[in-house]
Amino acid sequence: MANILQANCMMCRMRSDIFNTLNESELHRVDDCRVSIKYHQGEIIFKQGSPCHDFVCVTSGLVKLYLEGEGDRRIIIGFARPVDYIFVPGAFSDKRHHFTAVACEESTACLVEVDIIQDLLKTNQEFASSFMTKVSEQAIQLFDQLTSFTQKQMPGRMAEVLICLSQKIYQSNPFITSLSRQDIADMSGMTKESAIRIMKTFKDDGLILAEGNSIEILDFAKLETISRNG
Amino acid sequence: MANILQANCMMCRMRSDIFNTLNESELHRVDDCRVSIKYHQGEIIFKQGSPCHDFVCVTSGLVKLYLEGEGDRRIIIGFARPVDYIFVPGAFSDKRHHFTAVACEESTACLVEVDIIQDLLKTNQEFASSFMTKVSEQAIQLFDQLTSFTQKQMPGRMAEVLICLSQKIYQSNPFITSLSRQDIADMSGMTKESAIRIMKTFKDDGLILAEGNSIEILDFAKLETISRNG
DNA sequence: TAATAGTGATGATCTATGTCATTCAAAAAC
DNA sequence: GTTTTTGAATGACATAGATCATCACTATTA
Repeated sequence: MANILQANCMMCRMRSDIFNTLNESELHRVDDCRVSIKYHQGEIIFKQGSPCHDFVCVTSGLVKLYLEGEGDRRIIIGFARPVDYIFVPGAFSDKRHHFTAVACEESTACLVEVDIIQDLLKTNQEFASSFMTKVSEQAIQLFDQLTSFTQKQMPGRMAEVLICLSQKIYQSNPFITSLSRQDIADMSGMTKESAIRIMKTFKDDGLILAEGNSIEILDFAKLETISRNG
Repeated sequence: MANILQANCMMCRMRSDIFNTLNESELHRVDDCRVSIKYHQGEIIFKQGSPCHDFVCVTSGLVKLYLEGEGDRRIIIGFARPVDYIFVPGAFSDKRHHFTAVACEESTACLVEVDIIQDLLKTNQEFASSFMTKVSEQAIQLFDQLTSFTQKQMPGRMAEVLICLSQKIYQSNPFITSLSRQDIADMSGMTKESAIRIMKTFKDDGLILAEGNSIEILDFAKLETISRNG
């Protein structure tokens, strides 16, 4: 909601679309309790299990959202980029975070008290409606991830992840990523070693080009076939 | 919302809690377009991919909800029992069903046009709020399932499923189930053969007693340990 | 400059789990 | 009463993918 140029929600061009449904006075209420915070790479924005006080909207950088399992195992369930707000289901049930959010690179976010947002959801039905849409889309994405993780095998999952990175997250090809191989593994539900191995076979087959942080997809069509066939 | 005794929403004692937030006239609106339908075992209530016209509330029986993957593979993501309504995320995005609902046994359900429900969500904020809570809880459950499927191995997943069946779905021990071994496998993310094998080891170890449709948990504590340790 | 740590890469195992084939029992159909 | 069908059970086998160990390369710190 805030960026370097605009220090308030009303004029902010970085703000999430859902705020367009708010009127001037509602925006003022949000702005009054808004805090903009800068995070360094690797810093935790909020942690799974902790109480959720704030509604988070990412205004710059890239934030990864992951589930923490037993023994350091992680599953990345999504990312938040400018200008995404992070839907926290715990805000409506047990007031706890159910996943962890970490800055993948230098990032800024605006924090707003959840109470304010929940009040707005009650008084502004258009706002509530766009919120419901967002929540629903996230649920649908989770369905896809569950299906993919349990029914596809590694090459299919990796192909899916690479396409997602290029098309949705970075929207460029080639793309420079701040994600480690471990992160890519966490996105595709496998160990780091397996991720590296699969990427190597893709490289050997001329499907991609991967050199450190730079990844380029050479054969989109074939990758999509692999992704579809599991 | 309707049962044998009460043929309208206003007097219905079977109706879902969320309808308690509606006033008389709102309930009348729901009742006016309500249709109560009886399903036989195995019948599809709605199918993944099809357009979603109706909001479904289960009034008797048991309904399984599953994702359909490639090649007949299924993942059961939950059940609806009296009196649960089924949250359909597609209703708020692409107007398509993203999972399939099938009656596990003789079941009845009330169908209400989604438009009516969406109108109510806009005009009655208390109704919307209880709806949001429900949606959030479902998302959290999906997180747990994703973690379990990718990080636990078969005995852990099976233990989890058996405890869930006894405590949440049937709320009795022993319990008689209308679910097949395939269904139990679909709940725990494994093949039917593996499910049968794991259940056999549980039987041999004296943790459960399984005889056809009847399942009894003998050692809850140990099952929970297995479930936790993956 | 050396030392330490973090990440990427790769090979050698090991095992959890899927696949396939078969048997058996019970129920349903004829 | 026999035949057919359906679901449960079990064994043999194959393999995807985890685990473990090692090594190379940077980047940071002493």
